[in-house]
Amino acid sequence: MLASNIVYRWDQTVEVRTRPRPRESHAERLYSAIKDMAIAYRIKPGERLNEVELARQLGGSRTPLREALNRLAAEGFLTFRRSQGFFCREFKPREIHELYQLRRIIELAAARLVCEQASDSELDELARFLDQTGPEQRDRTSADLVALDEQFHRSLMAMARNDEMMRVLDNINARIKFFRWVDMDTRRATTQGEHRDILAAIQAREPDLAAERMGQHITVRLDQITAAIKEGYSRIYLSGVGDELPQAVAGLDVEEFGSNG
Amino acid sequence: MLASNIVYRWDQTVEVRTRPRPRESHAERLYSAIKDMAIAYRIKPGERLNEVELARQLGGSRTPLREALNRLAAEGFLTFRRSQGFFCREFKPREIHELYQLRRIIELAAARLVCEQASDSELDELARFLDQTGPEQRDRTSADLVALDEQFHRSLMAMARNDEMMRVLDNINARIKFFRWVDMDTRRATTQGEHRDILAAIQAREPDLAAERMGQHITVRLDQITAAIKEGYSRIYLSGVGDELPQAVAGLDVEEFGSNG
DNA sequence: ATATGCAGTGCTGTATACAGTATCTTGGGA
DNA sequence: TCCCAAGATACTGTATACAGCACTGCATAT
Repeated sequence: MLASNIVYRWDQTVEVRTRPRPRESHAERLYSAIKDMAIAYRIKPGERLNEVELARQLGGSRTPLREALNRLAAEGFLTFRRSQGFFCREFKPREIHELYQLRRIIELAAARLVCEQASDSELDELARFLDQTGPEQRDRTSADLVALDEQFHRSLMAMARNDEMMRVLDNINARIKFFRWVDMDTRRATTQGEHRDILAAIQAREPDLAAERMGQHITVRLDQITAAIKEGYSRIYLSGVGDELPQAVAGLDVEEFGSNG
Repeated sequence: MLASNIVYRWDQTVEVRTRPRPRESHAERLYSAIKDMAIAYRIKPGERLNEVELARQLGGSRTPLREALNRLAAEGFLTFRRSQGFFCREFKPREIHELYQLRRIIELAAARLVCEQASDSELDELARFLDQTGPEQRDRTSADLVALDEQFHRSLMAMARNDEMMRVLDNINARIKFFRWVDMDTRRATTQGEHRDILAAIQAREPDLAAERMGQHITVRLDQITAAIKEGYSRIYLSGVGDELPQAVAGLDVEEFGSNG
């Protein structure tokens, strides 16, 4: 990656710099830090973020911090209420279900696009990736497995040649990462094989079959999501005290909607 | 709308206020104002935004302005380069194509969901909307037609009962609004009829047919997009001087990719 | 004529002060 | 004991100052 040698000037021309690109700004550093905290649930769902406190913890002042918080709110990681501040997003089963549903729709369409567009050599490379990372190894953590899983899906999406789809997918994945991690515990034995089957269908250039397999692979039923959320929360609130659980899970406000996801 | 009487307190309980809710903050007002400017192309593509100047024009200081700009950058309306500032997004044919492709994927899936989920009465209501707003009236502007078009598609998406999908769709629509407006000039005669056909397929609960018609309705070929962008830029740069056109259009950097949109 | 160095200018990035608003606490009354 | 109100407190929203970086333009050298 030689990108650090190249800078785009205001007039869009390109020139080569002799000095390394300056380090990231405070706002960018804070953005990444808070995003990581949110993904890893080191900020508890529903928790209000105290700007002064957070700025002191992470180093910096409120101005760049608020810029980072605004970006994260726009991306759906935080919510914002006027004159009350930023809150960590609370996950309701309904919302997780919607995210999975959207992910399924996009990846399913991507599988079809890849069937039409990808070159054989690209697909072979992805097959080699699966060979190298498989088969199932017992010493892998769930976090490792989710990382591998994500890498497979991102590689596939890259072949669909649509940056906007990739962008949406990345956003979704970051927001459901923890629940995928929880879910992975129960599916670690089958994931790798499903990936191979999907890729095989694509290599055979059978869009319908590829889409069907991708759909099956991603489909998560509402009860599974609810279980993952309950398990997730119990890990987040390590104390395990039940009455600390947010209303969304304690009350299990499951509305009627099918497992069409 | 009695929402102004209700406030959500930090602890999630609800109480009734006697005073009206305070007006929107500067940051929110600036956010809407700049978004409108970007959608209406009152900020030219590729143009750099001078924060001091913009703050003076719109009223306010740089702090809330930058918060608004950060949100808009996160949503894809602006781009950001470190220590250079915010720039109005430049539209390349490729990007517009990707946005249309993503929109098509999501709306196509939504049509299927609506077939399964929507009630007859909901669908009847949408049919009445089409009756009231149709048939074609010559005195409508393209802007009116796009607004009606958008209302139909949003109503349909609402019946899919997925807020995340709605959110992505709104973002896409805002970003391609101008090009839809340009495009509408050439399709005004057929849009209304296509909407009726789509709704009819849904009312008949035929997901495949509905999806196919929706796909046909949204599909835009690359050459159409390119034409719309050229036309759009020529309207944006009213002077009509060719060499003011950004590289993306002047050079027509059309890469090879099919009209699978 | 072209390239290079250097001061000048303008803008972004950040910290901080202060004003405005929501929540919390305390004390009095029923 | 419970309820209500008013002051106290804490936090957000905004303006502004200033430091630092990036580009501009001129002067000088090759």
